[in-house]
Amino acid sequence: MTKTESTKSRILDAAEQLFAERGFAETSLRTITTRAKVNLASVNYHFGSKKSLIQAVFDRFLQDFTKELSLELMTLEQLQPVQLEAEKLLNALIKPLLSLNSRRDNAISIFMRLLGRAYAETQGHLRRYVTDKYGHVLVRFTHLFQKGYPKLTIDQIFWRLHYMLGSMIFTLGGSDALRQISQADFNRDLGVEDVIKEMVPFLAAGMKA
Amino acid sequence: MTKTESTKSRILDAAEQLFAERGFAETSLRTITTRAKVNLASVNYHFGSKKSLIQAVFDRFLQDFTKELSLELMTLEQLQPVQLEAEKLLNALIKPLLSLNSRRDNAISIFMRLLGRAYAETQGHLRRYVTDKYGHVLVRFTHLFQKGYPKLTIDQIFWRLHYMLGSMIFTLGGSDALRQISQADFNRDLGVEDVIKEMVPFLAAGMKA
DNA sequence: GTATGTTTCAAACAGTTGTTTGGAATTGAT
DNA sequence: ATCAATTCCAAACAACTGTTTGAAACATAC
Repeated sequence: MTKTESTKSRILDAAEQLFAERGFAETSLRTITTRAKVNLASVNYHFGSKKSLIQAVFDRFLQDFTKELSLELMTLEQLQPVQLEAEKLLNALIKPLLSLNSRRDNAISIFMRLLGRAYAETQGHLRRYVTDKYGHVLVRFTHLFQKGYPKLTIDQIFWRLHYMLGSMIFTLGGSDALRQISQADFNRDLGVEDVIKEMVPFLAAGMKA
Repeated sequence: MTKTESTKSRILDAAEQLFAERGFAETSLRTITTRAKVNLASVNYHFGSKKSLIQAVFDRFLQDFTKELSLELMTLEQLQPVQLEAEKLLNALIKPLLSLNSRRDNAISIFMRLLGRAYAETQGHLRRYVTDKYGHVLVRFTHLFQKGYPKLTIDQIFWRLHYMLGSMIFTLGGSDALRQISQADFNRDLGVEDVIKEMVPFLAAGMKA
């Protein structure tokens, strides 16, 4: 049992890293199993198929994330509308994100990049899987925004939430590469946490616009 | 010569559409040549390799886009700092984008999705190709922002520009799917042009924050 | 220790991929 | 009409893909 767990999680570790780096189609099972130091057939034995492995990678991330996010939302849902400032709402999203990074190195960047790739899969099966299984927290988030900013129409909120998601996925997912450029150009290095901090006023201002 | 051009451009048409839909690795040359109704070998004959075909698809888009954008930037570069409001700068980016759509259906969405995919290619060769060949317009854009908003530090501008890019690529690239959701949820349909118009106040507020 | 169920492993499977090849068809110039 | 160059095309290539198989190794319970 303990040997099995180590095989499964070694596969998941290697897979999530490689998927984030290269994408799903560009990562072969042989590359994954080689890096994980397990036999090729063990992916199909433990996960059934490559597609299921991809979903398992997402599940491990999203379970951690949505659990923490859900807690944050619960406390917010007991506040008065006036207390629901955009900054506070953004922090409810950012706190669970930051705590991902404390578990594994680079987890934020990997997670965001995976989300971006899931979103780009226009064939749709993965995006549908994610939204079906974890979309309800996004709905709760939308409701909170509606409550805090009743002057905004519901589709204004819908779109602004997606503008926000785009900023986060794009910059945090690519933050490694962007930070390299930034460092080369301005000789200044920001950690992911700093990039997030820089992002809050930008997003909050846009939300309130 | 005219037959050749029609083959080359038929390949480009089919390729850019399929690449945007499914991604580069997920699109085979056989799928492309079948849709383009040309022989399989003609891709390698006319473009050399699949990799070069991808670059050719980007070149066709980016030449059109950067030419128009460059014109917009030239007129802006002759203005006084006080006149360089964020909204005006954003329009310099949006106008060339909208004019893409007048040439081919769905061009904005396709273009943005391609940019997103190029950006996600972390192996890097495509992103480097794009930034090397067309990055100078982005630099000019940065300079304009610096001029209009001298109180912002240079890396604040750098990052905010990327927040903005993320919003645009994410929402416009996925606008088809998102608009479907939006329509299903609120029974209201926005065109791409409307989504862009909605985006301007959001982004402008963030830039000025 | 034997029997039972679980996990690993090397090997092979059928299918798809990008690319190459050599000859046929087409084109344009003289 | 003749020649040369360009373009097209069917066929084949080797390399790689995800998955399956059947036996070996291992663990667990009696």
